[in-house]
Amino acid sequence: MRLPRVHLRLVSTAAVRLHPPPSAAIYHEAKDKKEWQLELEQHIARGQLAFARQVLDRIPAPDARAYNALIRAYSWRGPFHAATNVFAKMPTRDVVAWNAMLAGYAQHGMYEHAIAHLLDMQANDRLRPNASTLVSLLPLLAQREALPRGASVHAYCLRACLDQKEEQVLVGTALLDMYAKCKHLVYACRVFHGMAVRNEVTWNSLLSMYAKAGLINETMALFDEMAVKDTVSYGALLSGYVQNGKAEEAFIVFKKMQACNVEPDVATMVSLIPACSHLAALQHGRCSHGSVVVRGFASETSISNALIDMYAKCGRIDLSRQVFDKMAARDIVSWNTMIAGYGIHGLGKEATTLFLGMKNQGFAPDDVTFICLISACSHSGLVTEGKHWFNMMTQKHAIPPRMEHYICMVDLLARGGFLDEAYQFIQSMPLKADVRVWGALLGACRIHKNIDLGKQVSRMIQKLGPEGTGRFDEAAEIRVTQKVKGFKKSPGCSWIEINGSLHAFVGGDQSHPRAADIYQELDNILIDIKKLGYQADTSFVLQDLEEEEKEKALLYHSEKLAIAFGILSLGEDKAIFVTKNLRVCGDCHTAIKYMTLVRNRAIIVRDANRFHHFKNGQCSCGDFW
DNA sequence: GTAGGGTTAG
Repeated sequence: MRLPRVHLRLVSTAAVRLHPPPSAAIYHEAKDKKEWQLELEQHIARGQLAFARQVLDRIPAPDARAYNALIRAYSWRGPFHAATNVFAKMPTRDVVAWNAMLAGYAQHGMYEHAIAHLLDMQANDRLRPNASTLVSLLPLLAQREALPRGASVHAYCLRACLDQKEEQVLVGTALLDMYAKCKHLVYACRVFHGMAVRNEVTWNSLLSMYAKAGLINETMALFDEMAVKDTVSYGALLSGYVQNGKAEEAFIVFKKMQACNVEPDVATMVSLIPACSHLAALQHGRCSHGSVVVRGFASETSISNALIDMYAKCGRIDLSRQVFDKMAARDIVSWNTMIAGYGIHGLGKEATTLFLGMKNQGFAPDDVTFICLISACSHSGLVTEGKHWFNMMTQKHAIPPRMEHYICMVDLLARGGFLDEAYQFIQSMPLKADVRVWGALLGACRIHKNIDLGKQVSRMIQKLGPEGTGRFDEAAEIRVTQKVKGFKKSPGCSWIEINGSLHAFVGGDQSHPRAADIYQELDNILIDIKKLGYQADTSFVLQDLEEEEKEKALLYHSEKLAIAFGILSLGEDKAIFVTKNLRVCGDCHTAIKYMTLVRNRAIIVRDANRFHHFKNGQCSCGDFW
């Protein structure tokens, strides 16, 4: 339904001012002013904002254009407070000025300021938001997933009739993207269908939405339908694959993109590098590193952040640190990523040292920092330290704990053997513990073989039932594939990179060309490790099988297959590096310790949440199994 | 002036 058209009357003081008749004196003044203005714009173009500011002060009664240009420049290049100062100094502010300032708030993610600014604009200067205002505002609402506010902006758009072609496509796309980011697929689609004019940005935004929702088929169909496929289109598809754990497909998209002569940019590479992290494919990662250097992206903070994460997950924490040390400008993500890297390697002391260094350099830790730090303590068995940092977070840094922090704390306590304390901790939480919190406790019950508590926790999890499937449910007409955490397990898969190519295995896998050799080697290994006292822990086999069959079911677990292939393929001096998508099973953990002895190898397994360095019959992780 | 793809935890 269309609401009656409301005419917007923009009252600009400058426009109403009466101009005196032209005279020679005024002509000269105007000419000077024009020259000054030109000089100001040149300074801005050269990035000399301090000079531009001086020029502004010398212009007699500068017009809004001069102010606005400087506000934009300060918002973009900083210091941001200078933009606020210039804005405050303006004698009369037009809608462009308000918009420029709003764009600044949006760019710096200052949500509350932006909203207050918008209200001021309407209350103080009686200006009504126009298309540009909304186009700056909507991405901010999208980022905050502020759906109710977004919907009211949508209603305003309908009332204000922003339906000139140019406006409609801009505002429509921004609305569509806002709904997409708020995971409201139905409304996003409705906006898309209601748009008379669409452009490649509109398509890309919808493309991206499907990809993120894991609707790969729908994404592909849309991608094929698109007339213009640019860097962003490929980037959206690629990141969609990466975010849905389909790293290999992401590489296929990347190759296709290159074949079609679409040049990857910074965002494309930032999406691609985590695909290497995912696969723990060091050779691929090094190629990508080379590629970003060649393209001149190496100095980008986001690229370095992705590289730090990639090297850490590919087992080369030393190279992560190298990238980190060489960075010209680090942001909070750089520090968090590096701390997290130490965490998954069980280097809790190094993580703590880095955290202290971060504070020394004047960086304020955020909520994610503490998740990284506490989980680093957890992986290193530093229970007291972890508790200390949790207290510091709440007391000294006034960061309210989220569910994620509680998960880390339960993991820290329970994994450290303090099962009862962990249970009490859950009871005392101000939030209602979800499946993930109980899951952390259950995992620790298995490690510490506390069957009674384990049973109790299992019952809790059953009672909670599957997690709510979220707002995507509202997208009734769209099929959404969703994995419910903890209930539907994805199949265990392990892989190993040999000379730059990846070899993946699932349990009992016969598909590898050298399957016969691999199985033979595993049978031999079993004989050898049994001699050293290995006993299969068949409690990890859930199927109802005879003991001997259970032993075999364990023997052909994916991680063991990948390791056997590594033993066959790599020289004795080379460490075997295997990655598993889930957590390594307890029996495999024990068996691998023996394998390092009978085959005299160093074996590294990266599982779903940490690194296990096996050497001389031992594992670096503190878990008892 | 202007919308789209982006890195960190579990």
